Amino acid sequence: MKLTRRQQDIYDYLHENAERFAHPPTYDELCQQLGLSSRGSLHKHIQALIEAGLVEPMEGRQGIRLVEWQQADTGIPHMGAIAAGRPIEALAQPEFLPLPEFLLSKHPCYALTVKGESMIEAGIMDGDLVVIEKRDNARNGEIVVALINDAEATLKRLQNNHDGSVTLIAENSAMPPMTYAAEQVQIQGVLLSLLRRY
Amino acid sequence: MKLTRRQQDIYDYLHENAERFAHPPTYDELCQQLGLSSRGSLHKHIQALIEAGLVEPMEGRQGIRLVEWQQADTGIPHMGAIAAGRPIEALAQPEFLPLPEFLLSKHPCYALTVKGESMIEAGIMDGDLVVIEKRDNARNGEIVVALINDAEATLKRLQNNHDGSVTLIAENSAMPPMTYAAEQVQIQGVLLSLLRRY
DNA sequence: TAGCATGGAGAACAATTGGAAAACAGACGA
DNA sequence: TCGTCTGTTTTCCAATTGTTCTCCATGCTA
Repeated sequence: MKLTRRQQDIYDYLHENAERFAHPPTYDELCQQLGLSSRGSLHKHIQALIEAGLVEPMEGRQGIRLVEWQQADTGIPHMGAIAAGRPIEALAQPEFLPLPEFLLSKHPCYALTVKGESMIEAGIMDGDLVVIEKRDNARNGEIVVALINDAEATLKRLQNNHDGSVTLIAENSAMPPMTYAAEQVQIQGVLLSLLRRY
Repeated sequence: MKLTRRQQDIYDYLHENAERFAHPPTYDELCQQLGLSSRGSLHKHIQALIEAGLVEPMEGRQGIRLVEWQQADTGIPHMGAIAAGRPIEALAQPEFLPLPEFLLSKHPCYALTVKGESMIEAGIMDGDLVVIEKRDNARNGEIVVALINDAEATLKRLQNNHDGSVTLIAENSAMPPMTYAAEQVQIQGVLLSLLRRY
């Protein structure tokens, strides 16, 4: 959503002065800084910024207000590569990928490069970039990043069994499903979207 | 569509100064910069540029206006769906997807939703979004959007044969390659990247 | 020469934007 | 309990902005 001029001004101001505010500023402080004499006017603009998702009201309902800016601006970190059976190869310096919102979720995300063909029948190929939502739990049938025995990371389809064990299913008929005790498997995230360059 | 001299002037000006405008310029600002004294006159030219598809009005219909259509800024248009054997189903109103540069090229691009499973063995699944670079030619082995007999659009791997004919290869062992005379096949773009939401 | 396309001026118009002011409700400290 | 500080809501108003309209000038061409 596009901002009007004044909305952009105010957003820019908040952005630039984010560090200068010890606490998030009150409306009165902002009015003074921005040359407004009515909190009501400011309120309209702030409301627009909230609608646009660029700013968030403080949890404490009172006194102060604050600006958050999140992955929509910075992008999500590309953490490295995941290959079935090995730990995640972390990049020394994570690279940030600016992605459009519709590929993300409201929760923190990160990106991994897929190595290998264990999910090829789900359309995930060697070299693809996957966007993962950071979560420690997942529902049946979701494709997850799982850490097995604190050692191997892998991208597989999840199946929670009735007896409490967990089965990780490779979408590759050459690779059989593997079943583990619940405590052996730690969910590190859930597959959200996929990018591929040709 | 052809532009008149002044229309071209104005378009050039907008293009060159795109970065200098913090917000999209108002008509008054443009009039001043372009040496006009009547917004009404400018309006006629802008209207012509809009008709020509070179410029777009801002969403908020007022206050500030005029956006360049540059894919880095605006995003690329989602034109509709492509299903093997049918014309492209165009969306009434193309939706614009802001994508990071590394998924695009320097040339004009557009996005299509893939229907069907004809390319499933290339990792392209039903419902995937593909980014296409607008081109009327392609090299051997590239995956292209091809229009056959001015009627059917399809996404296939291209093979130019020695005798001048063209073979379109579905990446699906259930579908045999099809060979056409060169004049039957018109290339409309080349596959650049792929997006998928889960 | 008349006709037409292009380019521009200016006035009038409606919608939106940006702002002021007043009043209100909840939180909090004295 | 009372006053104060906060965000919120509402009403009103002025300026700005895109749009539409009419009128005019110029250059080209049939």
